[in-house]
Amino acid sequence: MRATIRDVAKAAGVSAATVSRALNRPDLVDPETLERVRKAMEEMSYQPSAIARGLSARRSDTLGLIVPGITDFFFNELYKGIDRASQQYGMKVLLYDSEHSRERAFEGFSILSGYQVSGIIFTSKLVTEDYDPILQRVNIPVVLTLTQSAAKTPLTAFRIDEVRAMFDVVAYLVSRGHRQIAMIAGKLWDDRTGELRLEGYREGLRHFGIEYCEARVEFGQYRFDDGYQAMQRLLERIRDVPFTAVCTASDEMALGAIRCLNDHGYRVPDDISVMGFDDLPIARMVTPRLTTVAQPFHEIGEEAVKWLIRAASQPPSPSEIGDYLLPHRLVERESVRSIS
Amino acid sequence: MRATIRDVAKAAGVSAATVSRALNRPDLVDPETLERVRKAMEEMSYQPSAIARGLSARRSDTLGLIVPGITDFFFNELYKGIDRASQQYGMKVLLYDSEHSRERAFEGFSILSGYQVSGIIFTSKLVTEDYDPILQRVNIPVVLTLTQSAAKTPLTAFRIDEVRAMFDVVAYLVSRGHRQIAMIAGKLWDDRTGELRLEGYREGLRHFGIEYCEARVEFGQYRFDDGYQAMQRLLERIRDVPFTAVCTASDEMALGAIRCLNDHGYRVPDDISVMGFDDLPIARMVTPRLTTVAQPFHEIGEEAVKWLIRAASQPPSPSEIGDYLLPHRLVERESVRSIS
DNA sequence: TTGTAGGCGTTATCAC
DNA sequence: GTGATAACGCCTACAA
Repeated sequence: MRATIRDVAKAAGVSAATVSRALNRPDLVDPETLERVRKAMEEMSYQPSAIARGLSARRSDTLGLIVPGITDFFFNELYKGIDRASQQYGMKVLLYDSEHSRERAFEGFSILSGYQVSGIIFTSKLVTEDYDPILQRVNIPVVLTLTQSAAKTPLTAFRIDEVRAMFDVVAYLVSRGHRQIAMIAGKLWDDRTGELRLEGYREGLRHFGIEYCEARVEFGQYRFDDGYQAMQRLLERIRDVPFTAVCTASDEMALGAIRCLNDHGYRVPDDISVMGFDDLPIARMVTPRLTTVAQPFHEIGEEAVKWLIRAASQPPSPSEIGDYLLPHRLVERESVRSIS
Repeated sequence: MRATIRDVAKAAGVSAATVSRALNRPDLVDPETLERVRKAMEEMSYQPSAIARGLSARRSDTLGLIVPGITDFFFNELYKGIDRASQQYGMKVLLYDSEHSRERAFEGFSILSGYQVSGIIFTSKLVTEDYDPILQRVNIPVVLTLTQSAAKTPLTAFRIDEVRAMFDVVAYLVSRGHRQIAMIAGKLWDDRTGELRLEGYREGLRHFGIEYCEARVEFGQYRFDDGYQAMQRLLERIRDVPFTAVCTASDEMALGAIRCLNDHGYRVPDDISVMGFDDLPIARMVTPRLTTVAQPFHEIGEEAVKWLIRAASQPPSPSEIGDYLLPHRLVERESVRSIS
């Protein structure tokens, strides 16, 4: 049996209350007593029960994280930031994988709230109005990362300016001499990000006086195979609608696209240039290294945690709630070439 | 304020105990009562407090997972299996990243035990004797994955037969006509896996009557850059100790090695063949696709969870404790070619 | 089958 | 500065 607070109290010749204070408000206890208590804790290798503490104090030093799928490559990067920040505040993280299901996501909120988490980070999926009831019910701070809200409940989100990011991609490609630019966009039923990036693409074209051509756009669900297949469709009509560069909505799709191009005898970037999106660790591990736009995953994770912790101690004012756009960055590597 | 068990009880006109039973032992309660209770729970959208339950029942439907680093590519795959199985048993997962530090790992055990987790999955790092005290102290089942124990406390582990796996790699390369086989082995201060794979390499060579040559072996810490640098060192002496194939201790190092080869004007596999290890998702996304040995990450994760759950309900007999070796599989793709 | 009562390990509010 | 004492929300004998 593990030692409890009472065991420590007895050993130190004080009451449980004092041990508790020694733990949480050491300034309120006599230095000598404190010393005794600490020694006792040390000797019994006392580890306070987070569970009991949570029950009593109605908070649990735990954050909940809801991700759509653990195998999404960006997860590790986002988590890195979350972990770094939460550790700094002595918080633990409870992970919940919604497996791309809305019901599972709802359930995630419920379950996590059952664990008295002091906040929930929700990732990547669009929050629609059907989340409102559950959002209302779990009465704890929620923050969004890599996505945004279309629900009634005001929610703050940390993400990049998707439109602007893809605009920058187009601008970059144009600056490298490309005018015939295809796109492999992202599309998921509960995803607004894909649309935003597409919008950025269109804005970019418009800005540079390039006509938007539907036949140059294909969609995929962000994964490798989707990128491959989308490229295949693009390739089928390359005679009629040629392109010298392709921008994609994810690094993974970019890899798929490149593979498809290779399989059809095209070299990247010599024949066709490809741009990724995300700047995941793999982007620099492949040949050609991916030219891509970097999302500040770590920072987003950190900011989300900080926001949550702030929100837990002091309800945020309406003006503090909203979308926080963090800066993205274009990373030049090898998958795009300049054409005359 | 969230509804408590008492609120539900009142609404259903029963006692809290009955609600509790309705939740945990529905077979013990009258069907009609059960119905009433369930309706009440539904209406109040009652979510039992996992915290309180854990305190009272001294278990928490939570598993702890200690990983050395969240950014290790295999993590997602392992977690996938863990999540799948734990979900099946209604367990949640508390994640702890030890950041490759032994102290943090110790702390992980402590903290997780403070959360009353019903078991801990420890990953990837060698468990040495200095873990014994903490292992003894946290009095909960611990299971190892992708590693093994060198501690006194008997521990069960799920992993593959590393020696055999690397032996198979060598056998495969030999069957493809290779005799001059270099290796980029893994080395970490708290890692035995690297040694085992190296051993498999040596056994393989011996078995096929190939002389082991130290100059053909380099070491790295499993990451991309390590693979790159190791290959660079190998290349520096390729005149004196030539090789036609390289096997590596991780897919990531294989990618680094390939990149290094490319940078030095070698083509893979035309000039030199490269083998990975792990079969991570990226292995099939790069060009050339990696020929590699697949670790059954999902199964390992699942088995670990099942073992933990079994152990929680019934202390395992000494004979059940030990190393469980799951089958690996050689995946043939494009990074190795046959030579005459 | 159901209810009562005590306890799980803390924290928080009082007195002292 | 310290010590009782009452929660916190649930589970589990035990009794009815």
